[in-house]
Amino acid sequence: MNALGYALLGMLVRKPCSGYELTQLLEVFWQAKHSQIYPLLTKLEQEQFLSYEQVQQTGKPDKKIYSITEKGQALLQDWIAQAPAAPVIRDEFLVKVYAIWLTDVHTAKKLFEERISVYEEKVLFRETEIKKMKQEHGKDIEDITSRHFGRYILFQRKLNQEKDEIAWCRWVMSLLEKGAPTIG
Amino acid sequence: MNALGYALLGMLVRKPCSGYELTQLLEVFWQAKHSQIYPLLTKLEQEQFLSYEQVQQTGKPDKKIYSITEKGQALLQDWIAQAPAAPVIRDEFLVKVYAIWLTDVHTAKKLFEERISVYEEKVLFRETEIKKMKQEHGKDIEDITSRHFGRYILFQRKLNQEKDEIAWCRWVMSLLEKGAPTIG
DNA sequence: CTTGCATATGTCAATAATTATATATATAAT
DNA sequence: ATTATATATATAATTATTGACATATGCAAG
Repeated sequence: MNALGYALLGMLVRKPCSGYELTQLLEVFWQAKHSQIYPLLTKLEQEQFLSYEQVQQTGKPDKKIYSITEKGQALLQDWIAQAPAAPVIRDEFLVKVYAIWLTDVHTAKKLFEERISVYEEKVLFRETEIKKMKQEHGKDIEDITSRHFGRYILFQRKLNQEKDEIAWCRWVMSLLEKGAPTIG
Repeated sequence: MNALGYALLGMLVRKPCSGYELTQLLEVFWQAKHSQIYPLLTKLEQEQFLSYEQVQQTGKPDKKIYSITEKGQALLQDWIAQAPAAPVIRDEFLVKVYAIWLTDVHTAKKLFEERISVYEEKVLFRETEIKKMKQEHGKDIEDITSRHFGRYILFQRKLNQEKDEIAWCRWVMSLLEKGAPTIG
């Protein structure tokens, strides 16, 4: 089993979901396209880590709601206790930053301004999500036995990181301005 | 061309390197195994974005020192000015955290303690590297026209992130302790 | 009316990335 | 002697991931 498989199990142990919903919820801590998720759900169901129920809908296409099985939960629990593999981060922006000295100050500034703007939107989005969680579940989310705990602390982490990214970008911008002061 | 290709160009525009050296230097902002790097270097050389020189060594195996060509540098410069793709982050630890509520407080604490310990080592390593850069290049590294600038600001970013990861882990640990106080 | 968007699931080809295997030199440790 | 580690490059097999294609429902906007 690969990490994506465990990610799916981890989402489904919290609550039953459709593949479509999983694809969206996954965004916080793993990235995968539906073309990877749907076949994996089928495989996981065949291996009896998951089961599903066909749900008819009106106004929308039908969907499959997947649930974790006891076998699936046992597998997940064993995996959690094992030491995790090293994280993989692949960010094109950082590759560009590495060679930023090749470009002019204008291009550099534009790159960082755009980054700030993207992350400012992320911060707003994340803050709304956290607010919603607090409203829905109250202090429950800060309790380790709550099924919202993991999601909550990951959202807080994301929010921190996104704020820090903005702060770092601003720091770099100040260095850029020092080097080539803009003509007022 | 893929992002890894540009990452290699970005390293080589700073200074000529062997494939072996590139594999190690890449760690800050991209992850790739040598089995991916060597064939890509060959391909980049065939397309005349790179050139190489065979260097004999005593006490060590011979090596190929790659340099970027003008064609390669032009390609890289064009690419930098374009909007970067969204980052991809895949961290098994986060997958485990998401489902942490399934485990007992002991397992949870162990997971976070281990994370803290790993990141504390990273912070020490990163601080040493930054110190070295400052000693070697002085104030030069804070100037955007310096070839060390990109590398320097990325190291600072990494250091910030690693410190924040530790802070976040400690925050989670405090929540874990609140939920289930240890018997003194 | 028709274009676009959100919901919903699926497959297939192509590319990217990892794991395993292979080879070779030299030093340090056991 | 032998084992481990660091330097150095390379390829083959496998797995992971993306991008493109495909289909279908229903709503809202123009």
